[in-house]
Amino acid sequence: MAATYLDKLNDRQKEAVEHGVGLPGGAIGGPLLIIAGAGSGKTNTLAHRVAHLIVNGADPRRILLMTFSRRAAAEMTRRVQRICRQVLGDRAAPLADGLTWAGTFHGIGARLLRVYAVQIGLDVDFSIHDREDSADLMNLVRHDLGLSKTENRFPTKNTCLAIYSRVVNSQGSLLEVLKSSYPWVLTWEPELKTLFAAYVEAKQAQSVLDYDDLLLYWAQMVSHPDLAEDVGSRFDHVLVDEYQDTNRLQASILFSLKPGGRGLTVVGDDAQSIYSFRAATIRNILDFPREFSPKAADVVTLDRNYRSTETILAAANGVIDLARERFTKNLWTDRTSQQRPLLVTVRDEADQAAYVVEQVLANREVGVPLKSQAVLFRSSSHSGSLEVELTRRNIPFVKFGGLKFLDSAHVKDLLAVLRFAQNPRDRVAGFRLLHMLPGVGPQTAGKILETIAADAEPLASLAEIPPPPKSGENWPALVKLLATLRQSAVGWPSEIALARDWYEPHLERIHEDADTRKADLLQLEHIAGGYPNRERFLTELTLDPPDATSDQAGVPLLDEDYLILSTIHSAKGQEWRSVFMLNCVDGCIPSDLATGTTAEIEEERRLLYVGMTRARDCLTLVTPQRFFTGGQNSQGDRHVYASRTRFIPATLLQFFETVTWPLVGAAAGERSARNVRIDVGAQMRSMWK
DNA sequence: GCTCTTAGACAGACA
DNA sequence: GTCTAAGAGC
Repeated sequence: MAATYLDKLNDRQKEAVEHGVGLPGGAIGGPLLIIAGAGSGKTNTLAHRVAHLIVNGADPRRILLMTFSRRAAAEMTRRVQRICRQVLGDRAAPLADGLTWAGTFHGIGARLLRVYAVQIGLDVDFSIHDREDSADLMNLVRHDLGLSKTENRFPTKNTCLAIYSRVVNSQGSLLEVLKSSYPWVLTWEPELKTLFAAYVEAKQAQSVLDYDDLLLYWAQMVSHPDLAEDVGSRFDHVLVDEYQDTNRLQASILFSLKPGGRGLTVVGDDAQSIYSFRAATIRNILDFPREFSPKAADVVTLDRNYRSTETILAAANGVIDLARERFTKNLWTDRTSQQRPLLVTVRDEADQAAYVVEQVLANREVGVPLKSQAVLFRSSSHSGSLEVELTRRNIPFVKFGGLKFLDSAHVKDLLAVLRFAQNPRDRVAGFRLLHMLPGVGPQTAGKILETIAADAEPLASLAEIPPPPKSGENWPALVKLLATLRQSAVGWPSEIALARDWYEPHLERIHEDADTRKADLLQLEHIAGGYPNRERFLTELTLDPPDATSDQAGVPLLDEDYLILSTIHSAKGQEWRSVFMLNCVDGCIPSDLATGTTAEIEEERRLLYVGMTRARDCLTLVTPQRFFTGGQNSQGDRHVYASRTRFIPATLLQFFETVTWPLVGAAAGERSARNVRIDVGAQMRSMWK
């Protein structure tokens, strides 16, 4: 039976969609790996596969769909619903709405852990710490152990956390990790061991899970055969997107859920693996087929690119061809073009910004809206000059990646109120909250938290303990607020308004620029309205924070036109008609922080490849020659010279059109330097005469 | 004894 | 801008 809604797919895509569907007796197919190159219609194929499963009788409530971001999950769900509606008409609505288990690995983990909390001895109201919270807790523990007052400097909270996380994720020993990655803190090995043990105990005592824990607890849970069976039997089909960016732990969870691989589909592209710093390993995707016996998983490769022109693809293929180990074949397309990607040399970052702005505006003149153009960079700070230039010329933009508004102190303050109400054993939230009161410092806050944590109802006991001496009227106000929040008396999202009312006077006292910060809080309150309750709001905000910042407070309205600025990491899965890549020089890409091992360098190469393959019609790589260094210590302009990224050696220049900007004497009336002849040497000599 | 202020070193991609 | 340790002040 040929389904017409699959007609628009190519043969490979169709194969991926139909694999193991419609077997006799409703049997569920074996494991499938889809290698989907950049721009090969991956999202569309996966959406069709899910829809095809549903159309053929699969129960959507029993489909687990894991994507890289919540945004991707939402997009996927939307597409599945659309396809189902096309095929089934009105009957589709209840079916497609049932796709409730779609989300990120961490998000799904958090949900399952709350479902099974009782069985695994976890507090249902456990809170989730983001990286900063985890670092703060690490710091508290570090202080408690007296490690902050050592003679030689003990590693900072961030270093400690990084080491801890690496040990957990690599599943290796502390000593190995220190030797390979942190040799300069080797002498602290015994203290670190004590610290990490105390950190784990603190998390458990406070009912707190960090990012790693979500996977770790999940993996632990399903390593018990009965629970694995129970969790696994909730789902007939498990589909995982972006499989190249999963880590060991995630793979082991999948295999525990679906030991024989029945109903398991993973999708990814090894050439786009760029998250090894989060312990993702390319081995997951490379080794997937052989994980199953007696029969290896089926592999379908999508190598037809529908996105970019052939010239862009040729350059991108050229870059990735130089990679060490690869799975995928080169991509191909039938989108012809005469225009090779541009490789533009400019003097410095200021010129780079000027050049990009000029080209972006020129593109807009010929009908390419700002929204269809993107500027990509390796590291968030690389867009500094450009942001200044855009702001100066009143060009609206939105920046993805980098510092988020959730990171700002006032937003975290407000969230701390809600988090403390949700889980009063969370010391990081508690400290933050109590610190806002005048006259309360670490000692007082610590004692209060200690006292109430001993009570079965910590928030209730708050009213009974003696108020801190200098807190005055602030104390009863806080106690009253927390009591209201605890009883959930006013409902969601009114609770956040209540918390904001309480916080604003403190905000004004603590921060000079209270007004701009207040706007952020209103924005947060607005976002809160989109969630059903406090728990979901806090959980999902922590796991998948809104990742855009812009020059104005808040995200621009959807109908406005604005330029996209994004780190390459955050650009994953997206595409634009015109793409500019900044700082394509050694030291930026590859980042000089990531040139230690071959594996790191290979990942940087893939990063460049991912950036290049975001472009549909027009790709421009910019290489500034000079970088100014250091703000204060420089006497005059100290700068370093940079060379073109090592990933585009001379042999690849044939794929690019090389340009120098500004074009010397290009515009009429512009003073041309070409005809000027001066004897610099003579001038130098004359200085000493 | 505890909080608050200040000087001085450092700054990556992210669930 | 952020984090840390040290001294000043209540």
